[in-house]
Amino acid sequence: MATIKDVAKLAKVSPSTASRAMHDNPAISEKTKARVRKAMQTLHYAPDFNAQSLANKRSNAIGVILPVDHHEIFTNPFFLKVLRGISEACYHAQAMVNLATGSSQAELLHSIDIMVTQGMIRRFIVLYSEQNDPILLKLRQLDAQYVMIGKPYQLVNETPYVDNDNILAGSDAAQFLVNHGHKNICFVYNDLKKMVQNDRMLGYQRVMMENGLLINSFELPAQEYPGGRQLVIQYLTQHPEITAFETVDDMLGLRIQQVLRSAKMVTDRQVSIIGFNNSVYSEAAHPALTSVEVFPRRLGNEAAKIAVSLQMSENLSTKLIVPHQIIERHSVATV
Amino acid sequence: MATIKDVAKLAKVSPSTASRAMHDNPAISEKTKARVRKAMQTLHYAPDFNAQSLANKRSNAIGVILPVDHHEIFTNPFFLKVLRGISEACYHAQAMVNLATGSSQAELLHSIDIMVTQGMIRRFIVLYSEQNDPILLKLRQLDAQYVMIGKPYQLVNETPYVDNDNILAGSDAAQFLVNHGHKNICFVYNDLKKMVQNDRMLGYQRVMMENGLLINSFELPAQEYPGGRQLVIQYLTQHPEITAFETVDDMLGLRIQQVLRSAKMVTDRQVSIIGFNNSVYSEAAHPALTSVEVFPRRLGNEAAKIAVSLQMSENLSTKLIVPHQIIERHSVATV
DNA sequence: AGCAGCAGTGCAATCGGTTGCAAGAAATTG
DNA sequence: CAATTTCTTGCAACCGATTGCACTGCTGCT
Repeated sequence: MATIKDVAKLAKVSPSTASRAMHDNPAISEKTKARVRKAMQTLHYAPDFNAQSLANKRSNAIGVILPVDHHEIFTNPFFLKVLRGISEACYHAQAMVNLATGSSQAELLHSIDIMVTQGMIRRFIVLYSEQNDPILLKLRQLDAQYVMIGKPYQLVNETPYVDNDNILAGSDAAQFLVNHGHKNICFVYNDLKKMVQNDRMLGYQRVMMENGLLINSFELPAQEYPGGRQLVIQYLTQHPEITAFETVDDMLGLRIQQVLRSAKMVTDRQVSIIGFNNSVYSEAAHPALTSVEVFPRRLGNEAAKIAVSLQMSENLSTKLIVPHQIIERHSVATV
Repeated sequence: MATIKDVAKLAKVSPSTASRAMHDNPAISEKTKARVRKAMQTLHYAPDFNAQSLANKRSNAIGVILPVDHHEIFTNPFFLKVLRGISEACYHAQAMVNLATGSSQAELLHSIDIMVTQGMIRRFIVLYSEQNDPILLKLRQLDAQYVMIGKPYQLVNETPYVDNDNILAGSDAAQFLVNHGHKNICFVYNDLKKMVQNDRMLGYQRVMMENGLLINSFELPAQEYPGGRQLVIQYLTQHPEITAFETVDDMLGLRIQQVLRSAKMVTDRQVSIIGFNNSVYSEAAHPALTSVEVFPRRLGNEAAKIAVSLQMSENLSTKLIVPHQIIERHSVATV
């Protein structure tokens, strides 16, 4: 591997000049820069990241923080897609991607500490958004910068983030059902404390109100909760008027679908479903779920682009909204 | 942050002695080592990874190579679980985790090149196994070490890897069905060129032969292939004797299940299914699929442990087989 | 006593970059 | 033409570690 000294020698300048030329320092004349660039070319020069990080006291790597272990994460392809987007952007920006996960919060906090203090990583992407997240606090304490995927709960104005417009997505989905003639639509969620879910529900509510329709909602607890099935059956029998569900995630849609198919009492009832995230679940379902694609890869990509461009003392925060799109399959019928 | 010089000063030794003491160099007396250790403690010393990497010409990071983009990867939670396992082991070994992905092979190759030449990363974990993989060739050319997840196709003896015993898993699954009284069992696969699938089928065949039963197999192409559904229907009608399927992945089991439920002609036929990987699909299915858990997290964890322990010129390769386990749900009935 | 041998430690160079400061060269000014 | 300013560039220190080699004392031997 050629070093900067080799380049300097070939270009007949000192290493310092070479270094400055490479960083397009205005103190260096265009002529010299050209010579240095040529030398770099012929030697296939590429800087040593570790040496750079050492000298700069700042790594070129981007830290990626996954949420603390949880059944959902493992099964949710969302994160993998986001990772791909991040990886792609970092590739183009010549940045390395450094992963941080932990089975407990303490472990994750420690990981991050190490990345910052020992690895000199200064820019992070946080793949989730949670209320009062100690991880974010830690990052701030360590004086590291971060961009979030999902809208932050705190310091909204100071935090760069990329997200979907979940309110709009929620209303688009509802409007889609309304356009198909549905009037009694139920919104199904998991945990309204999560902003994504809450926002989607707000969007749903807006459309219902605009159309003079009644708001119905139903909380379907996480899969592990055993009584879930029974709850669905109960809800369906108590609300015979409902013809469509808007579920905050495809998974919930799939579960409703399964209940419908197996519970004899409601077997001949035709119910439409629209889900979110366009995940494996929507394709696995039968009929395949119509779903709102949120483009996780794009989310990751944009987040990474912002992260790599973060300067040392940047404090204008970028906010970026990536669009969503309804993917029509076969789970929504016209009434 | 305290540096090694601070530690040295406090312990009243030179930085070189401090460094040697930290690495448990036999040239340093026990007394001195103790002094250095105490100094490290009181100063909360932690080495600067970049400085170390620079001096050692070798990063403490482990590179993790995901397969080139492909629909499967995005939807397959397997990889995320493996990543968690890797991350965990690396955390305990004080190693960083560096991700490499690419949307094309060229991009991935280039990524790896950068990681090795510019990042000084010398140890990798390859999360998949493919025939004639140029990535592996590249790694060898760059003189990097790697451990694979999945059995390698080439250089089997020289390559450290961790894998399940897929032949055994294949026969355990078959035996499970046989034990439940099934005699006409069909093995469903996707692509026999993949060793995982081939091995599982071998295991299946062995059990069938041992029990004097007929071997049946059926290739169900990838989800995107439109005619798949029709193929299943056709197979089912042509083989009315089949009472159970062993599918090389849960996904395939789910698809068969769906066909069974929707195709009127076979509607009252009772068919048992056992799948592999214990993925989201098995829980999403109804009835939930009995499936063979392969412990992806453990696979990742062990692979990482091997990777971090790889020495510079190591050439004894470790092979590690992680066990599997049948997770009983409701998709296998006794006949 | 003299000297070899060895254990224990420090000096100084090195890894591959970056950057403050000074100095030389060129251009401008009176 | 000398003096001053403005560009360019190089010197040398530094980032935080590692390591070959030399040096100091001490032990033990003859």
